[in-house]
Amino acid sequence: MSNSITAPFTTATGSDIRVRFCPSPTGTPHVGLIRTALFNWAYARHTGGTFIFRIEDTDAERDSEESFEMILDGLGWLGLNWDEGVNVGGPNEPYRQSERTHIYLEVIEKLKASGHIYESYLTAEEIDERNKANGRAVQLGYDNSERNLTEEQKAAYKAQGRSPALRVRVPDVDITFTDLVRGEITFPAGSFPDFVVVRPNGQPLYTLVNPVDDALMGVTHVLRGEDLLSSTPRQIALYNAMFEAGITKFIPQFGHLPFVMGEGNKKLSKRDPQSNLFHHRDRGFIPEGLLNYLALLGWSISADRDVFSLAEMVEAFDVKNVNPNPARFDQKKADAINASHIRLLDVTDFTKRIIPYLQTAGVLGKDVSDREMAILQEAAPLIQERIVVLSEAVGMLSFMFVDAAQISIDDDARAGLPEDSKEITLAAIEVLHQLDEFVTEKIQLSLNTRLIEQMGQKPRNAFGPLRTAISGKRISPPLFESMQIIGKEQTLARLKAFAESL
RNA sequence: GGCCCCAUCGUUUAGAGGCCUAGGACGCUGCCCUUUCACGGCAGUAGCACGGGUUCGAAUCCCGUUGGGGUCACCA
Repeated sequence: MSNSITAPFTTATGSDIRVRFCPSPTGTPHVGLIRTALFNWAYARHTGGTFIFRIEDTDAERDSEESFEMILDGLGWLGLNWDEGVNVGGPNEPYRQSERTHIYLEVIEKLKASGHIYESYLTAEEIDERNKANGRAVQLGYDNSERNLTEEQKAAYKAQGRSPALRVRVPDVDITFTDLVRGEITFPAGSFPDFVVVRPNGQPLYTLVNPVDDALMGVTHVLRGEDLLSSTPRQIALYNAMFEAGITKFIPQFGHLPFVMGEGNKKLSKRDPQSNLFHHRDRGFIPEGLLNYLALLGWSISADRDVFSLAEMVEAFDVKNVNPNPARFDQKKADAINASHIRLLDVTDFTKRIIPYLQTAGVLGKDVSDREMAILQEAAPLIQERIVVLSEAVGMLSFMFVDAAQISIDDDARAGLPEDSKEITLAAIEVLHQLDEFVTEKIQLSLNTRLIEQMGQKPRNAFGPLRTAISGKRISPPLFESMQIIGKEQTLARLKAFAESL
């Protein structure tokens, strides 16, 4: 065992590149986590490499099956597919760490045999006491004092009924690596002590299991959050140990992605609704929009464009172009990007996508009738250019699916109407009543003639009351089109009811 | 505190020594279009944290300062 880093970093390029996404299933998927998944996915697709999906569920306390299902749900919704891993299999099964214990045990034995990990009996309290007694700063942590325990000393501890944790023997050298997004980074020798990789009860920890799986699965490029930057030299030390023990052939390249920040200067916390992937889906973000916005957090496709498709991202994406600055999640900008993507949708596709939102809101039932479908097809194009998130379709369209008697007038729709609203409404009823062909152009023509030309009303005053009567909303799809869609009978019924309420 | 990372308009991002009198987008403001709200179009607003170097020339390279963040667990 040499006291230096002897393992080489991989030089894999192109289709030899293997990246992975390895979340721990704790809680709801976070947008920062999804951004990491996206960058890994895009890099694999760009290079023609392999995208591996592994689950790190070694913490029985915090992991849950429900959370695991949510991650699957999220990735499926977004269309981020993987080549190897959970549910699809591959040459390195299983892909859930909870099922890989036997593998870790083997690796641990090899590392023990090669002398790269050693038994450590001291408890946290004892370590603190040692430091105090030796005039060493407590913050420095473990002092590597058990590196050369004799068999007698070990036996003595065991006689006391103690079981050892296992620590990695860290080489006493500077550890340098070239971060794909930050450039060369060096951690001076002695920056951290020998660290625990296996608990006294034999349970391997993340510090072991994550690099071991990456090594065994042949991962060449580790793209992950900036919070793991400080643990990279530790992992390199472990890779080196595995290399010397003949377990792996290389150290992967590392790229640390910037944080996704929330308000203030804090990481977007799990408590913040904006961090929740499903919060955005529920509001009506479409995958295209959310992925596009997330990509913008730390990356850009070109100097003068920020709306692009996933395919265009794949074509252009390279980790080397990721910006190291932390990025703030800006809801307004995210909304704007999503709105752009909604407008890009094919109308039929758009129509299909708003249906679930209308169903969830109770505007439509589980089965959509032919009549309802016909209304949707006419109405969808009218709102596609005026909503930002899909859920807004509910407020825009609900009035089309109810009877005149069920229309309720919003307060803000009532406010600001002209004094002579009743007169205007009655005049509209009169002229619309005479209309045989109840279509947009005719409706507009007769209303214009009567209200604007003959009564001398301003368009704003003339149509405000009618909009309110028809939709009950201050904001609605275009008025004349809406009248055509709900039909003459409904239009007149609503206008009459409204006139009577004045 | 040790170690590490980061630093361009309010936000995000372009910028890898002269193309920068610093570009785009979101936001905000004004105007146009207009039956509301949007969409679209036009115009405007606003930035290289600070101080030293290096260089004929620095937003770009180096050093320092300041500020922010991360990490130092028998969590992941």
